[in-house]
Amino acid sequence: MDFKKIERKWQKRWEEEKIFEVKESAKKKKFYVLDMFPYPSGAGLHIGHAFVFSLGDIFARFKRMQGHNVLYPIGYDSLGLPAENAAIEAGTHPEEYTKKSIANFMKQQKAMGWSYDWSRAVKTSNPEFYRWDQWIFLKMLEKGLAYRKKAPVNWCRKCDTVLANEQVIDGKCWRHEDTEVEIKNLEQWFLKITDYAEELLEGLDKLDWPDNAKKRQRNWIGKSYGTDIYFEIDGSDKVLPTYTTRCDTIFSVTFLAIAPESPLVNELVEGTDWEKDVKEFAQKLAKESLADRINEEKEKVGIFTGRYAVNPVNGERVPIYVANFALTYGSGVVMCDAHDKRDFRFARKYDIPLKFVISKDGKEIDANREDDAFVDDGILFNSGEFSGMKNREALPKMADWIEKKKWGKKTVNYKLRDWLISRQRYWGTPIPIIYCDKCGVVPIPEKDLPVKLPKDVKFGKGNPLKTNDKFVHVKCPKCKSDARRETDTMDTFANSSWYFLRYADPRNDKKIFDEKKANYWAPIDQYIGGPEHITGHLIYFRFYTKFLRDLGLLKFDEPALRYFTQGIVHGADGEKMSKSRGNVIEPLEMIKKFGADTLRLALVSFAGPDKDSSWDEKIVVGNHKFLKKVYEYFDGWKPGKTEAIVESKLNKTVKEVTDYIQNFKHNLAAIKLRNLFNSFVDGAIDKKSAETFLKLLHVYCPFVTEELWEKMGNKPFVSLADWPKFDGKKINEKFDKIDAAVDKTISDVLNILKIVNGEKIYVYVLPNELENYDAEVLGKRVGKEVRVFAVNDAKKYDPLGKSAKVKPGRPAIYVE
RNA sequence: GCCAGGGUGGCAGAGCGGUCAAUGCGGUCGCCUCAAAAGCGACUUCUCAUCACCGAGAGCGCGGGUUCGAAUCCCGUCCCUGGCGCCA
Repeated sequence: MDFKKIERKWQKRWEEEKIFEVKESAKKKKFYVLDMFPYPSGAGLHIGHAFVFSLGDIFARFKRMQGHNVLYPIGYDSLGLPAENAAIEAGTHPEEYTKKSIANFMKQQKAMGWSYDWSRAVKTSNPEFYRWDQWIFLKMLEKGLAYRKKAPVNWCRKCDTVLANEQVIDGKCWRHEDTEVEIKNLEQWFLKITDYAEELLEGLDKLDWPDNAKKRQRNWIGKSYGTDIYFEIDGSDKVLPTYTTRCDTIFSVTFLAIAPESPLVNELVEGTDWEKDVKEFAQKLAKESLADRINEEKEKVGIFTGRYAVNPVNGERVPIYVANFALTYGSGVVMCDAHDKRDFRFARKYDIPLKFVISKDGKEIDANREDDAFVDDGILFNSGEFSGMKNREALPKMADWIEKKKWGKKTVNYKLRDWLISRQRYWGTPIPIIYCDKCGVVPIPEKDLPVKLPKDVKFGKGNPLKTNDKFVHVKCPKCKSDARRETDTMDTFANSSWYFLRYADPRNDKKIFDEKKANYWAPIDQYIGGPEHITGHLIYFRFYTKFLRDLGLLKFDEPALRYFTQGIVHGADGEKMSKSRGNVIEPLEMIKKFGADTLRLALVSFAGPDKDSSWDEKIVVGNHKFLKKVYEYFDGWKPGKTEAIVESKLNKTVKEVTDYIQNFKHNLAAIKLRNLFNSFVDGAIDKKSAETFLKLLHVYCPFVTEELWEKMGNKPFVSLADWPKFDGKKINEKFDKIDAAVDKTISDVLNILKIVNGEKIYVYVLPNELENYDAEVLGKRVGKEVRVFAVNDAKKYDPLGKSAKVKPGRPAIYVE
């Protein structure tokens, strides 16, 4: 079998006849299958790509054959840091790099047999694509969802630029191992994803996503119920709002901690004797990296501000400290008590008194005599009217009480932060903003979009966009005076947040997409991607979808109804594949060696596709052998009659395989297909049976099955054939029992042969079971001559009368 | 620390309350062959038994429990993998 020739032939035919291109249709039910689009790197496809996209293709082919109008597009997430870095290192322009990489990707994608609608391909580095990033940004700005704020960012002095978190390794720059990353406060653009926090959380309930993906998103959004409690500053009419989820410990509060970067610090110490010391200390603390401050190993430090606040519930005066463990989360002020480890240890260090209000049994314990915080749940004491209650039961009641007395307010909090989209980098979507001294922040008018990336920039130092004067120095769109253009670009997650909609109408140059088309194809019915995107991309694109819905463009709330997370394919050594380990498997090499069909089948045979697995070339070899046998069998196939036992197995397999594919259990489907094929080999099968098998196998091995389908005298393409249906009436469980009985008989015979020598085997069976035992098959399997008799056969040869031992399903045996 | 997932035969990996622990790889033996490869067939968790067969017992990280019955459910415990991270 010439795999290479077959693969080339069908690649060409699919492409020439455009069989995977689709249009909206009122007759067929649509189905949208999507793999997360790849970042086109110069290295070409890696095995992870080969795996995910094969999963998508299998599903797309499956749904197509089931009669759906399947949209299965592909594109390239071609903006981003790697292209820019490659450009710096290799001296090419990111655009050239990207162009080359995409061409290389396309070639390999076609070689894998993925059934994309190529006419819809998009790439994010195309201005015709990213102009709509800019358009969405302007819409968000209009709705108050895009805003500018000072925010801390990672900064490398040597690179003279901001670093993404991924580029900070152990607090050092990834390119300068000797350079500590600094935290700088810069004006940055944010998108107000927090406005959608509640909806993003609630929406998860309706989605058919893996439970752990949903849990991780819930966790990330981090909804918590708490209470804001107001502490009046002693000697002032000002109030410090503190946020807590544990208002049951309010009677335990003995001090407040305030974040060093909070503007409240200055306010508190202004004009006091403490001013100089506190300000200096706070500044020092604020410079510590966040990583250091939240590191449990590092000591918590702080300084007394000289000021006190009053606990509203009991009127107690408590000192206010500036402390590094207080973060600018919420108001940046924390109430501190003896039931929190950090608070407890901090208090010990600075000799602040402590008091417990919870113990196991409600008996009073003196915190000052204990070694550490009491963090367990228990029974309250010294807590006014709440003493004697279980703390967890008292908590909501205490929140109500505090709110009723107007000492505070119940609140809901989310861990989800607004999305910082500014990147001081070149290869991204330019943020469509102009800064004018007179008019301030001026959005670029929609009609002037896209703001194109200028090609003529210098790489190496800082943001390359700043090196193009023509780009930077522009006239203000409002007052026409000299102004400066925003040189930050957008996080590339902006592009991937709505690309799935562009596939519905990829060449529209008037609108982001035609609403009718988008609402026909979207939402995605089956999305497939890696686990690493759960708390990034998969949240952002839900946010964008909801925003575009609120603009009136979409009629649905969620971008992807069903989601499958594929596992990671590790190297043969079980470790992550990496060049330095030398365990990288190149898909292209595998295709050369074994063919794309084999690779596809092998990739889904390793393990459950949602589990991590280790590469094993032996599995590939095994699958290759199997395919070769399949090819040889069907190459020489002549129509015959399918036996009832095979017919039963065939129908059962159709049922099982259909179910397995629907649920991504390809490893199990592959086993069933092998078993079915093995039952073909000994006998004849009719045309319909042969076709059914090829159809089932086709989603895994599209090339070989197209070839065999044609050889069988069918019109092309099996790609467009109907998915087989099973006939439940033809499935007969009895056959399985017969199989088992025959196996058992063989094992009995061999067992006897271990004990006695013999050349001739006589098997005696009940008359109604006679047809289940084929002397020839038995003979082949035990390697001896076998004769089968019915027990009532008068002419049977049975010198020792063994036939008397026959039982139903259990033949008697005589060896001579 | 918290959350999620997992620990099954030489290896990879199914099974996730009801005979018997899929399947693949590896291994052993046999057939075929001058021989080898390929192919085909049998065996392959462990212990014990058997020169005639419908054998016996144990076993799914460890320890308990629920059940007529557990790899499968519950509790405890140890280890691995991934994610989150002093969010008050």
